[in-house]
Amino acid sequence: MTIKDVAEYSGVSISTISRVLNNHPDVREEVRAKVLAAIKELHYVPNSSARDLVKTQSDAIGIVVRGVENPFLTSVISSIEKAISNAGYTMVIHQIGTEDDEVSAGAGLVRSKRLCGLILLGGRFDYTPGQTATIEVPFVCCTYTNSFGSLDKKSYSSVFIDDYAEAYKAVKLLIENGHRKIAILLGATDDHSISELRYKGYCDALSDAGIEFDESLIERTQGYSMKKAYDSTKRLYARRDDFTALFAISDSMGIAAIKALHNLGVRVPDDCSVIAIDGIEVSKYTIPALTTLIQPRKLIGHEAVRILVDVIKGKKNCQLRVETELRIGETVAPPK
Amino acid sequence: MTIKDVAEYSGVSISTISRVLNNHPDVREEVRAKVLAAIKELHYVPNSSARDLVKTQSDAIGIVVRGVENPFLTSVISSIEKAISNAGYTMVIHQIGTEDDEVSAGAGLVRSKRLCGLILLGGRFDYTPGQTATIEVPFVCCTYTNSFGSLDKKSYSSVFIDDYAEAYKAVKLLIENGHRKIAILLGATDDHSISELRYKGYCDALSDAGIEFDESLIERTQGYSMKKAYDSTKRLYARRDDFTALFAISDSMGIAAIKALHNLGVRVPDDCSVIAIDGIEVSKYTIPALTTLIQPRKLIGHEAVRILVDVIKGKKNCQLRVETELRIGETVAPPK
DNA sequence: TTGAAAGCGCTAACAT
DNA sequence: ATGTTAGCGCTTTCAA
Repeated sequence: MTIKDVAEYSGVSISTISRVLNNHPDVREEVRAKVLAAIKELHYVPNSSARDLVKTQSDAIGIVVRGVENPFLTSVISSIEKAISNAGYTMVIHQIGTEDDEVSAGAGLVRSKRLCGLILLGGRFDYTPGQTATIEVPFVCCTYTNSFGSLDKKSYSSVFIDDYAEAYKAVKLLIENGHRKIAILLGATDDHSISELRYKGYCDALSDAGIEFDESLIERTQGYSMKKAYDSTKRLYARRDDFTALFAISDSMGIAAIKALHNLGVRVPDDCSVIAIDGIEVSKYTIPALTTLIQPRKLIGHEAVRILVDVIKGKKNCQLRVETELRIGETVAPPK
Repeated sequence: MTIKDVAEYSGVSISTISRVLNNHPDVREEVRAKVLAAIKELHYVPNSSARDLVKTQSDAIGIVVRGVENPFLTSVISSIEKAISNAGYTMVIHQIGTEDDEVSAGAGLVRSKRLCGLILLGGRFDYTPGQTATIEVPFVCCTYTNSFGSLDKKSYSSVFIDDYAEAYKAVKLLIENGHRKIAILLGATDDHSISELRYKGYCDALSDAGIEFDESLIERTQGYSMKKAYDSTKRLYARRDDFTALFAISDSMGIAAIKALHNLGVRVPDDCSVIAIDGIEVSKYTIPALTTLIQPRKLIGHEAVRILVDVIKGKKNCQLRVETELRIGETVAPPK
């Protein structure tokens, strides 16, 4: 079933079919209707490989994501997909492993699939122009930006929250509740990524409040899984059982931490407050409900696509910072 | 950067390049090495549109999923993606809306992208041969099977749990704990889908235990979101505050139900036991941890891909039933 | 073992 | 307004 079959069936040339398919204006209404009917009757669907081949670019936008299991990223993917469909593009998802490099994976995907744009969902914050030059099409960093890198602002787009400031805000909230011994549960403090930025926010919030830095309250997990967060919290508690509040850099980690504290006999929030950042749906339903800074996931996804499509169409790149919103749950209270 | 550039660069014809690219044996080792080096130096990546065009079929497997936000399906997607990559194929995800039809969406995707296979992730259980005939390539129903339809077993594959039997098992566990007034939280009882099957398992488990059916213990939600499940549980409780156990047809719904009960002052499991089916990660970390039947998500994803690839390569379709595993949490106890 | 050449299905000049 | 035709980049006969 090709364009040729449709042409023969409706008694016109393939160019006319192609024109109808691409909504060209110069087709007689009568003919257009006839062709449309033929397409429908024959259940004809254009071969996008052929289309992409001749147009030397497809209508596909690629998403590169490190694991689709992160519940926060998952909901962003969902809104990205909707936005991509609405904009008339199609989406190609490529999942990479923990050690893979998203830039080279993305660049390969672009070339192989002739993508017209790329969204890097989560990723490193320290790209250099040399690395991203291989991408060849507009790309947007989604949920992060090039904080530690040397990219020219004109060469990429991003949609992100200010990780430093939001972490600062979260920790400040704990301080305002009267906490001084505040622990932090994070991935690493030198990964040039989300974890490091939120760590800095934590440090500065403490320092601005005149609270002395205490290395033993810093708990670094290997990775961001709930399992690791759970184990780490127990390790932290074994070392220090006197902290009255905990800042977890993600909701998932916060939920696991609460469970660990609970199993250790520490009541949340009576004995220990917990705050996190992300605002995934399930943390509204945990007992106690997690107090967290909600990232506007829908907005982030939609804006990433809107910006990307704009850039594809010739507009300029831009960096868009969005704000979180505090969701007051049941895990923050003044210390006893 | 095309095959022609590589040919000129390495001083051979494009046919030779193509042979190297496709691992044809009849290329002199020396030449092969030279070509491989050229490919590397030029960072050449074949244009898959052109490949797909000439081969009239791509190496892409499509996934059609209704919403990627369901945490259970998400983890299945993750394992599917890994398996597809490992098998040397690429994955195209297509997300559809609540009202869209996965079969026609899949059929369109197959034609448009010239897919070599299709995975329907979640979906209706009542396809007819006429509907699925439009799909044209091997497909596998993942996490469900054609329980209510009229498909010839030779015409499709599936990987699924026995929803009826697993629900029966869950409810039986509650009965064995001494419960008689057991409520159920589900989507619908006549949707010819997972909800209806699990409902039947619930009914039969009760009936086999000599417990009379009680319509007022059946709570139907509109959709499967946590919000709906939460509200529904409150509605159920307003109607009947004397049930001692609740069977939720999914973990997400179970977690939301526990929260609703908690907010109503009902202690889980002291006043009311809760059991669910799915076994998503977070339900291990809720307080109390959810008792649930774990679906083998990794296995389901891998097997779906394995079977699909087998069928693509000429083997026969098959229906594979997998078993759940009970994860004893903290939400089931005998009634007081 | 290698090269030349014919398409795969489509779009976009160009021609009518 | 419609048809003709030259490729897009690749694979695959067919020849050499």
